Amino acid sequence: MATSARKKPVKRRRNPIQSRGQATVDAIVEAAAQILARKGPTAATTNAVAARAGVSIGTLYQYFADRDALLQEIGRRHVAEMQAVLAGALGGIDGLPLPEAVERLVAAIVASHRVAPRLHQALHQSLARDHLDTIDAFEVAVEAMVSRALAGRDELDLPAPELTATVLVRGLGGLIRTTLRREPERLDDPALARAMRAMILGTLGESRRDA
Amino acid sequence: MATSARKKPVKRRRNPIQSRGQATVDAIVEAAAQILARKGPTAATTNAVAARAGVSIGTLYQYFADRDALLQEIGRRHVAEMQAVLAGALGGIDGLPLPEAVERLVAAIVASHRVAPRLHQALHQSLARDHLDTIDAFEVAVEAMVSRALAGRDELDLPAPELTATVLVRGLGGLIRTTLRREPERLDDPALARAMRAMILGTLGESRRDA
DNA sequence: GGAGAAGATGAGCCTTTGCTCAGATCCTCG
DNA sequence: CGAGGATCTGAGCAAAGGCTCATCTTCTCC
Repeated sequence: MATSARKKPVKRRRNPIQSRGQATVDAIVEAAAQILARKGPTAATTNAVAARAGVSIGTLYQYFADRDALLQEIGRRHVAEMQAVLAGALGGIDGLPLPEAVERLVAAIVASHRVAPRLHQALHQSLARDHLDTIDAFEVAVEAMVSRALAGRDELDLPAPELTATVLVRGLGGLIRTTLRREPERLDDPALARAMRAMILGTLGESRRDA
Repeated sequence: MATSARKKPVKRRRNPIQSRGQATVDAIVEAAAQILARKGPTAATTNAVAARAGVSIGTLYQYFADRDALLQEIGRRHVAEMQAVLAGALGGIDGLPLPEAVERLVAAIVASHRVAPRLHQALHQSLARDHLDTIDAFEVAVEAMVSRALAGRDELDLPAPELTATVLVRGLGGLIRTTLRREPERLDDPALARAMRAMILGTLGESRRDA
């Protein structure tokens, strides 16, 4: 109960006007992301971030109302990056025959998770329950996208494309996240990619109306 | 790099001898688990835990070397509980025909995650990277178990049962964890269970040697 | 009964960390 | 040039939280 997402309207104290300010903000976010990725959430203290960014702690608080706002900004940027990679790799997939489309999808989803694996993990850890909104929104969008793509293929004849999309997206996401944490190198294993394709194709086949 | 798991040998300061001590330890662990589940990792301070357990902070440190040791103990107990539920629900599954076996598996895996969903989430968040060993060990065990079960069914004719098991277990786990966080009530949805069965059966079919 | 171990207490030390503020410095533009 | 806004500085405040230790109470067992 009470998962009421009280909106925290970005809480930026001052928006950079001069290019100098923009550069500073970028440096801060970059530094924070690095620390987060390399040493985990607890190491990403505001003082440490400021130090690594090469600015004073005061400067950091000139642009971010509090530590949380900084973390949220990192989340936002990371999601945007993943989204870009996904969108790029998925362009024109609708026209492709199913097997190729699936192959592309797998490649795309893997690629999107490879953008910044450690950071990805760290964000899932450090973003408090109330602040996973950004990530959640992204996942919802991906599910919707896949759902639409599935519904568009009459050949599949799915009785509930949304449900199938949900299962596939969350399942694949979880699989990749777990693998990333435990055996990161394995993400490059062609056998794993093959298995993922089998999972998708099999799920689609078994979910057909007549199955 | 340096994911070297430095072993922290349980670091219990004193093992309870008298039953009074055992009760105290239980109360502490119980209190900590509750706070963790209800208010998240940050709320589970040692002082708060001691207060809720109805013991003094000194008593807590009589049994646990540090906060981390306490968290690890909670993880250990939680995993044991999940394992018990899983094992119980999966007994004699080998003899069953495939569809029923899959149905049982889905039910079992869902049930095991329903043991203490909030705590489950909190543990995944709060256990530092170096201390996920307990959870990881459990997941590895489950994968091995499923792998064995799959290999035992000649009908399936899987070229790589371990790989299929890995994909299935991690995929299902991720799916359930995500759903648990975003739409917990949906775990009871029969449609979701059906979709999960479709995913499993489909993946198995598509992974067959001749597929 | 009583010695000694087990168990319990809680004030408070000490470190960490988020964050403020009073001012210095840099830029832009008329 | 110089006024005024933008930017930056960093010592240090205040709160939070992990943890210690000197001391007291309860239990066990001969």
